[in-house]
Amino acid sequence: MNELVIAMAANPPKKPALDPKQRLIEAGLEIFGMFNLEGATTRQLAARAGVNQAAIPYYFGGKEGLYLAVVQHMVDERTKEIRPAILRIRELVQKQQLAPTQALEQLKTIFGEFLGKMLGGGVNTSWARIIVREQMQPTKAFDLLYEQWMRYVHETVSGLLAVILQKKATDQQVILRAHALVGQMLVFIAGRQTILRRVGWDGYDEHSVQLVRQAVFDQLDLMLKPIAQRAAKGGR
Amino acid sequence: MNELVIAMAANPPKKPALDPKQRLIEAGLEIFGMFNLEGATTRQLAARAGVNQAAIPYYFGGKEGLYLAVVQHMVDERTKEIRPAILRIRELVQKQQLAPTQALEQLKTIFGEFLGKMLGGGVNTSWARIIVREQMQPTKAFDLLYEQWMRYVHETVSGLLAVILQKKATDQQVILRAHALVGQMLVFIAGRQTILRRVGWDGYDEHSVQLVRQAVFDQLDLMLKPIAQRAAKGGR
DNA sequence: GTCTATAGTCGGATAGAC
DNA sequence: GTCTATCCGACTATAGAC
Repeated sequence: MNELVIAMAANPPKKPALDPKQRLIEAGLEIFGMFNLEGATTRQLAARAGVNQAAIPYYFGGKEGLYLAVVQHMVDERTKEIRPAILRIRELVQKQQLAPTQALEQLKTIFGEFLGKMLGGGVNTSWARIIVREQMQPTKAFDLLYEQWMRYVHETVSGLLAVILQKKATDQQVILRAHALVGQMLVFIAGRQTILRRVGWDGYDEHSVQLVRQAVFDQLDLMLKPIAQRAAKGGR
Repeated sequence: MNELVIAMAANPPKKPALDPKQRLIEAGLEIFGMFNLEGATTRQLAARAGVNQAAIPYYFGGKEGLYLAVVQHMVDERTKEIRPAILRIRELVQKQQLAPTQALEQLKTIFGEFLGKMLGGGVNTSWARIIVREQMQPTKAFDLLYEQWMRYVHETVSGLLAVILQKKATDQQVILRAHALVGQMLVFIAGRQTILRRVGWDGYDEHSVQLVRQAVFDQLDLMLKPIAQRAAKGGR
């Protein structure tokens, strides 16, 4: 077991969730965020949660069971967070009550919040890392992630882009382009080390996240504002 | 050892590089592309290369040594490939002999080639996967990757963007925005599973890569063409 | 230089006390 | 339900034959 995790175990999370099941899930999010499914050990997980190692097979049937529980827990949390906003946007898009310029603003809001959360450290960074890893080596957890969460986010982004481009949301080219757009923010996670080295940062802090947000917003405006304004003038 | 690798071992690569060292490096690229450093086992690697398991510690000092050799080998190969183009562009940028519209075309050329290679399957896909993993859990290999390869690519992209935006290539905001641009193509690797599911593809083939390329080019044009043309008219 | 056999380590799950 | 102790399998690296 490495020193880092020992140090972490000595300095447990502030809110000691008394339920060992809950504690294991919280520890799992941290450990599985740092390492991957194979890389994380039950001993690390147990130490971080402050519970016995045998508790993992007992409560979750095994390490993989804990991993799935961690992902499911996170999916539930994140879904709870974004569900109202997603539903609201979906309805506006479906009823065609959204002007292209408004759609662009919505897009920026979504991207801005994501960046703040994913780069801001803590659980959301772990969350983002788990997602990126699942893309390369999908496990059973990917189904949960995709069907219960990503799909909705991705469909919403595609929907907003479709409004701006005045095309159908199901248009394959719109979907691909929406994916590329998402990439502009995802790359600050998935290409984390590169950009940190490139600009000489140790990690992301409040200031640097703001700079990243600005860069992404600039790109979005540059790309979509003219077309949105033109579409608005053209009447919808 | 899983069935997949057994099947692969039964169906070895077409060109049997007779040198066991070389064979291990080639096998390593495949196996380390599928799994990560911890996940890959020396047994898998040896089976895939058709050599004895003990050959890994013998030639490379251990599994990690092989991993580093694989990355170094790939860095050398990729550097050889892109070096002339990179140097040529650098010189043009430095001497300010590149019009903004030309810079945009260069950018599209670079992105187009990358997409074709990274998504095209084979060694380049493994390569891309290793890179993404190194971003999340950097090992010693990241230094090789960054210092000998990524840095130059990233600087070149930043340089081209700077020409288009008529700003300095060392401008932090330009660097961040260049990174976002790179994200638009990287996301088709780093968000591989998501986009495949979203559009219902099994994997990338020639046709789908062309569609992806088109989507990325459309975005680049939409974002940068107007500003490049305006800059060109404004005189440089 | 290449092989077989094995030593030594580690990790996950289990048995069984409490 | 929670702990300790342990088993068993898998892995990497090494020893030593050829």
